[in-house]
Amino acid sequence: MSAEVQQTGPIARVVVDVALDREFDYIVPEELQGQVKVGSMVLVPFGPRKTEGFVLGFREKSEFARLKALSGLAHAEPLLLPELLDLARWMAEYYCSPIEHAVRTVLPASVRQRGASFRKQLHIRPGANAENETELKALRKRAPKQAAALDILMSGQEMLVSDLVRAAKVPHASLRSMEQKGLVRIEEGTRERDPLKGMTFLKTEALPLNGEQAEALEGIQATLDSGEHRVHLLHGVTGSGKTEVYLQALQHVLDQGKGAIVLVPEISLTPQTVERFRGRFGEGMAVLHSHLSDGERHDEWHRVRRGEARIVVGARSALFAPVRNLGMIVVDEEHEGTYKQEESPRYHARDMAVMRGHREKLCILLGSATPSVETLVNVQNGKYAMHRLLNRADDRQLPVMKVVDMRHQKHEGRPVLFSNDLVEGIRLRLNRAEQTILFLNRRGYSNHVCCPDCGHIPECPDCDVVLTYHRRLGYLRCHFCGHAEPVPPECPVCTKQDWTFVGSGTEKLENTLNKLFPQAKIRRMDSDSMTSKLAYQTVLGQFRRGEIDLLIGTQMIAKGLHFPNVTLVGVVNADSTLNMPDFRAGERAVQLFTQVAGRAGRGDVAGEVILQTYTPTHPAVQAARRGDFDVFIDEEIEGRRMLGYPPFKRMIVVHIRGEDVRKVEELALKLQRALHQAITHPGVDLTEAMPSPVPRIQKRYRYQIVIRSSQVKVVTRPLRAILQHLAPPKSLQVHIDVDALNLM
DNA sequence: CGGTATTTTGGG
DNA sequence: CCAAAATACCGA
Repeated sequence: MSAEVQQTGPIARVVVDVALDREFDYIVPEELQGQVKVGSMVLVPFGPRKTEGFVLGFREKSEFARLKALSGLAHAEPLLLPELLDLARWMAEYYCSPIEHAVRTVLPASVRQRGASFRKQLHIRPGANAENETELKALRKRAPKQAAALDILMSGQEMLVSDLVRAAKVPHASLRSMEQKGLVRIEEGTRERDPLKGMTFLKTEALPLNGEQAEALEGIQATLDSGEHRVHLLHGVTGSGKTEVYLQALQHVLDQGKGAIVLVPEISLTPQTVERFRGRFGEGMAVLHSHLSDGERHDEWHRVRRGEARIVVGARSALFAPVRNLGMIVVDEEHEGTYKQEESPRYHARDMAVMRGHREKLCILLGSATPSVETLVNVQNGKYAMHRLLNRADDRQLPVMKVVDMRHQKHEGRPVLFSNDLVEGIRLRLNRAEQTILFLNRRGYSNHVCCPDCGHIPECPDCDVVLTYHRRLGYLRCHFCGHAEPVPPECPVCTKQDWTFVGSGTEKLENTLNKLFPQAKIRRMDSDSMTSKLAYQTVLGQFRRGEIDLLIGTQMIAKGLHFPNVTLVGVVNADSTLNMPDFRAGERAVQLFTQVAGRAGRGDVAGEVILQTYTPTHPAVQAARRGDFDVFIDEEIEGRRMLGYPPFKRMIVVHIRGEDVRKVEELALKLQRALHQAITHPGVDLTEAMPSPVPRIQKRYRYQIVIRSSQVKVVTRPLRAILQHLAPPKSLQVHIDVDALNLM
């Protein structure tokens, strides 16, 4: 905190919600003296109106002459914890983001804006006639869409009208006509704010730990008892019982009278995960994630602030939960890329967890079956303590991985996507009534279409990418901006009326499988077919109940799902992951293949993984096949050390974007020259400004400058100064991505 | 954010 | 050239 700010005083420094990048001074009126504290939410006169603000500190006098007084206190207790305000300041500095964005990140809008939590939302639930047979029959005949909507509603009791419109693709007006018939009831909702409402939780007791688990827990408890900051990595194979160690460590924190935060990737914040924690901690636990309504988030946040919930489970932003007397932060699946925020401030929640832990003297517990290179380097350095869990707690056998060399496949009429092993593997599972999961890293039907005569490939008018063919829609679609157009009847260049369909996506895979196995029940899961959270949960439910034999999907299904009856997992095209133009491609591939392998098998039946590739000798493929993640990562670490890649050097990417190519290029070059001149520090490696891998998205041209440096500060300090000096116009945007994960 | 002042743009 | 539209500035 800056030096001139005091804990109390006659004049308050206030950050106003509508202009978070500046601070304003207000006189603290007599009647509020002593009640207004650092972090208090206050009401202030601002221009012609009144608005909310937060007190950042106090001072004796202000350089501003015509001060106004605070007009009120919105909450008796300060909402913005001082340690979180400090963390926000640190984050803004490190990630080069305006303090405005950092404050928004540590305080959700539903808490910042009074009233936001009371915004009215329309709720819909089954009405009096919802089970009236004659009405239902009539509805099925005349209005199948409405009947489908009712089915969805009946399976979940109550939901938001907007969610149902999205899930069932019915117009709002249809729901109103259903209301007329008494099939549904629609009302303005004020309740329905407990995100775990309607779920029952069986209280679970601590399970006995095996030797490895007990040893890990002892180490963690030693840190907790010491009250020192220490980072522990729990490196355990799938099914080795990491969660049980988390749970018992969390119990220890509670026994100390402290609270804790558990971060999980958004995708694994499924009811099953939440249930596991709720079962142990009951009402004393809060859930925070992006699918909560404003009201729910507001309620959960205040439950935490008041100390009613001492354990918080949530995605990325839950790191900033106002837990009192915090003792520990758990980051599950710490290697997950979803912990990096892609908007300003572009923070990494795992790294920020370690930073919060450092500042508040916390025990930090990172968990993963496939830890990131960054974390393992810290283990090698002796900065982090590592505990390995090599035995599976559930007694399952490790799956067998078979690498199929697609170069030597004779297809004998089989579709090119499938090796004989994969087809036979699926057939075997179908015969045995077991389930199969297939991964393909590409959506749509064909990657693109191509004119066989002139070679023309239709591209997106707004982005520099080819359009992907989606057969069900009969459209060409852009995967970057969503632009869609029908397939032109003839080639716009040479007028030939014949397209070649190149490459294969999940849609084609589904189609082909339906032909190969007409009797099998096959479902596809990707962002095209899963437009709502509900659809996602419906398919998962069907899969769990065994109503689906074969599940096809993109990365979406690689994470965290565990179904005991799945005995075969197929990676249809491993090369699409291996050949990403990114220095982390190898690391990501090994992580993905290892995680995928963990999906297969159960106690009595060993799982099988079939990995199809054109580059069977690739080290990542070999590592996954032999199951020696460690050797691969050790080599990867050495490679990065030699070549000066993260984490040995930090990577900072400056993105320059705008609609006018020439101006974008001009600014990029100016920035590059200025940076080159300003950075005198040795060991900083600056690339030339160049067009990004995808040079144009949504009409905006993109340039980037990639900087590698042993220290972030020696780059971001001059960079800030340069940007302030150059003051680029609004038509050009400059984004700074510190510790970038995504180089696009 | 929401009001007002200032600059940019593009059509004739 | 002008007026509408986009952008910049201000608030204590």
